[in-house]
Amino acid sequence: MDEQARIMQTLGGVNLSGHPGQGGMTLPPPHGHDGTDVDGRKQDIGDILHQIMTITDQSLDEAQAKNRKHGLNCHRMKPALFSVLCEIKEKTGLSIRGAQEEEPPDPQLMRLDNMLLAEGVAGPEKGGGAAAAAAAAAASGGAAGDNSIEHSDYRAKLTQIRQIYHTELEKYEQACNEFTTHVMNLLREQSRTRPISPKEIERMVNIIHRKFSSIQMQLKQSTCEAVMILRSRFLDARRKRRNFSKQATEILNEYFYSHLSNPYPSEEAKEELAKKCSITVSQGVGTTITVSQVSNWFGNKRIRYKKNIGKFQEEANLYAAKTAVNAAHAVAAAVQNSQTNSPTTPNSGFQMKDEEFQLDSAENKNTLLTNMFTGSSGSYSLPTPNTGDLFMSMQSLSGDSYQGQVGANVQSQVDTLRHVISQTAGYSDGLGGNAMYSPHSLNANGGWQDATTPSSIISPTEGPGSVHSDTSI
DNA sequence: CTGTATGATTCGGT
DNA sequence: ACCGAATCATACAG
Repeated sequence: MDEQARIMQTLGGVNLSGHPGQGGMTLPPPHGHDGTDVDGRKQDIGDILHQIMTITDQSLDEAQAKNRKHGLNCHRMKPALFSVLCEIKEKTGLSIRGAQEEEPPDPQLMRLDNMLLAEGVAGPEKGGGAAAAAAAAAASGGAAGDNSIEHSDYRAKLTQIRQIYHTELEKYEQACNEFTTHVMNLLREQSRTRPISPKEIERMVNIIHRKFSSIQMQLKQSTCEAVMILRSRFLDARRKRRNFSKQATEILNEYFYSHLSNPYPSEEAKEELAKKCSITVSQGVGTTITVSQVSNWFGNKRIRYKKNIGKFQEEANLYAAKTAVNAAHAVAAAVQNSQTNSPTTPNSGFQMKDEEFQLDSAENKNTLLTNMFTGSSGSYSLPTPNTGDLFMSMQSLSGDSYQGQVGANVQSQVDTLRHVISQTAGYSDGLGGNAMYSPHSLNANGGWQDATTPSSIISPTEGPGSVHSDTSI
């Protein structure tokens, strides 16, 4: 650990020398005793000092294992050296004691702590991990869950930060404790060979703690930064708009135009749409789409569609055709599955191909516009026999026991299909003009009719013959 | 750079 | 709480 080495250095600097500013141990020359053995004694003192110095560089175990400690303690010069060291220490001790260590609580640290506490990063553990997000979601209630769902990503990331923060903090604390005990042991051991008072050990521990707390502060600071970045990113994302992916828009449009009579998706439908959009997104590039975004989209779509239906006519035709094709495919599949002996589905003259339904709106726009609101306010004029057959089969399919196989999907798309079919019929046999894809569901007030069952034409209660346009609802 | 499209937000109404 | 309407702010195409 790099930091540990640095702390070690600090320790050596402060403690061993007694002169904080002075890196090594510099002893004044021993009091002069002239004589020939002076050199020899000098040599001894040098030796013992060297041993003391080097022993600090060794781990406790190592020193013990080598049994140097014993040798050191039993050295004949030891008591003398000890007293010398005590003397030196006494001289320098005042200056050490003079250095007050009263540290006022760092205002910046307090600020960081407060912020972490406010963000819920440093606070009491709320069950931890994903449970915290779940608990938060549950706390906000099922109805208001939208908000928490919207911010679940944020919460998840915050939880991640929190976890990292806590593990790091724990690691630091553990390292700090380990190191403190180690140093204390070392000092206690050394106090036998050189004068170290308990107070000094205490001070040393304080120094270590200060060092580690500065590391902790760094950790807190970077955690705060991470939270800030996360926050700003999420808040910015609210305003900074990103267009939905093409597939997502397609999915939403499909739903919108296939439920044009009542384009108010339920909560479940919204969830499903959001999921669907996000699934397609996950396969390519884009952003995930939340339920509230789906709500936004439908809100915008409704208002904008209503405001300028003409502008959306082309789009409506396109998607109506698309859903019609889908529905037809579904029906065809269902028919193939379940109606092996019935008259074949009327493919003749009604080929389910996309191109068949691509209306050149530039050419037809006038017609479309003039037909707007005017088209077929009365009963639905029966389409060509073939398409009629299709309807018959569809009705029977969705009306009776086959419903489960065909699925609600088809049912919901039948009204769209009907429009398109009538449209094609209009263009193909010249009857056109009475059944264009028109804003049939908009009432005089400009609002959508309260059509609870837009697909009432396939209601099981109605006979197959009672086909009527939902424009007459 | 400008106009349009579009997702998000706000506000009042129910 | 949800909707419509207005509005904001950005993305994007020309």
